Amino acid sequence: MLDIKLIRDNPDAVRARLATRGGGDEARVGDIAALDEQRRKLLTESEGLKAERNKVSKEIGLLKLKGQDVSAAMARMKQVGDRIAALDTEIAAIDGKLQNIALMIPNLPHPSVPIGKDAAGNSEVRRWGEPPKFTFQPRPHWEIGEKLGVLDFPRAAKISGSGFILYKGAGARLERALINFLLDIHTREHGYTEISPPFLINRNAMIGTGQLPKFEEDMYRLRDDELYLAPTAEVPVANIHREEILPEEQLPIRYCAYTPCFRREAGAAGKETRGMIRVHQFDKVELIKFTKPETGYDELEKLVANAERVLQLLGLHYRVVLLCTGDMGFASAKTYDIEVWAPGQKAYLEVSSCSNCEDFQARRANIRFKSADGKHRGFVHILNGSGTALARLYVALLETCQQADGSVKLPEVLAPYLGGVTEIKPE
RNA sequence: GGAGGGGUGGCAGAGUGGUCUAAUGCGCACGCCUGGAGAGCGUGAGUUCCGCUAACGCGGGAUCGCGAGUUCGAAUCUCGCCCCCUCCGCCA
Repeated sequence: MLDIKLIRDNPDAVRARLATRGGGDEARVGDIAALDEQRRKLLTESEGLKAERNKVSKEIGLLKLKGQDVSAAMARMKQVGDRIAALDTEIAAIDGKLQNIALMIPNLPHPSVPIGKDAAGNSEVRRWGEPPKFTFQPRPHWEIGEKLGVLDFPRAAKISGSGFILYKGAGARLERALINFLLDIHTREHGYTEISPPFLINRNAMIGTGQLPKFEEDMYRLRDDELYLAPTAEVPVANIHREEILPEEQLPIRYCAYTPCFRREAGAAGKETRGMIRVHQFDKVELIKFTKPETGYDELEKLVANAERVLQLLGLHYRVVLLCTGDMGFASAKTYDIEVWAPGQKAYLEVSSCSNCEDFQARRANIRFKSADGKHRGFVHILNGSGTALARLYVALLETCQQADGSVKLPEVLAPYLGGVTEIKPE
């Protein structure tokens, strides 16, 4: 959520920055400013009347003790009370409208973000490694996986429908190994605290990070309870400190969490529907940071480096892309994507999206910080980044490490997580 | 899921319709005292919104789990919800 005072004081600047996203949200800035002004006018009147009522009511109490007649004052205050009630009803209605609009407006892009209207406007920041060379035509992961008997898409569809994955045998073990590998790197080498959060999320938490109210149709929701399946660990983990004031000296707080991620992805059919590139459920290890405002962007660079480290250790070729204004997520002020090379697809796949949401989510979730002397305070900045998404990492691994005979030779770093096994061979 | 108990400031804990501007204690900050510390004494402290101000500030509203309601006036009374504790049921 944007700072209402920023809209109040610099509506044109806010409009201009929103316009670079291309979502048309700048049109609502005027509505917010107008409602805000109306609200404050009514508030001033209501609060003045409340001050009077408080004062007179106190006097009534004292006069009553002395046995004096106070019926006239009581009648007058009844009138005042009715007027206050009317004003407050009006104010509540405006608050409701204001919230409805404010919660739907995306974050302002950081000045360092390139302006563009879609992915074509993104800019590549760097590449690491080289695409692997093959003496044969590299196969796509679904062929590799099915031939090895480690992935079974038809049976996953039998259980759940299209867009779900069933891992089997060494394939299931590889998934589990990757989760442990990622968690170990980030907790042992990068200083993150491991979190295992709930996967079912209430509505307020979903609003806190920005999934709701705007993206309701992308979320899985339970029928009988107001609960949603976590679309990313960012939601439960960023909400850990909801409604809290954190001591400044605790910052930055770094968490990492494994969760499955559930996404309806309505209307995503077509490209990328084959295999496990775009699915309704995938595993992910997520990194979350709570920082002071002034360190947020340094921490973002470190976060990206932490996510990259995973791919470096696995020896996977990748590139880092800075998203343009039009391609960024709703809550983000600046986002880097990390895209890993998948030889079977002849494409880079997004396995990580690292964002600084600044105070956008902290405002919604009301997460603040305060120095010991109380002088330095404000909303924390919240960052999140995949470290990394598993399904696509799995794709890149199978396709990069495939051998001519159909087997897969896995990186040595995974051996301890696979009971010493480094090769998956046909059964 | 059922029954009962509870939710008050950083913490503990009093308060069941009117100086509650929330007692008291602990803890905290500052000052006095001291060679220094402690004790003692004093002062002050949450969060948030609105208005005025160049600013330091000043005035006001709200806030006793959350939301409605009754009343001139609600921490206190009524209703709904959430969470915690105890017991029962069910259960990996």
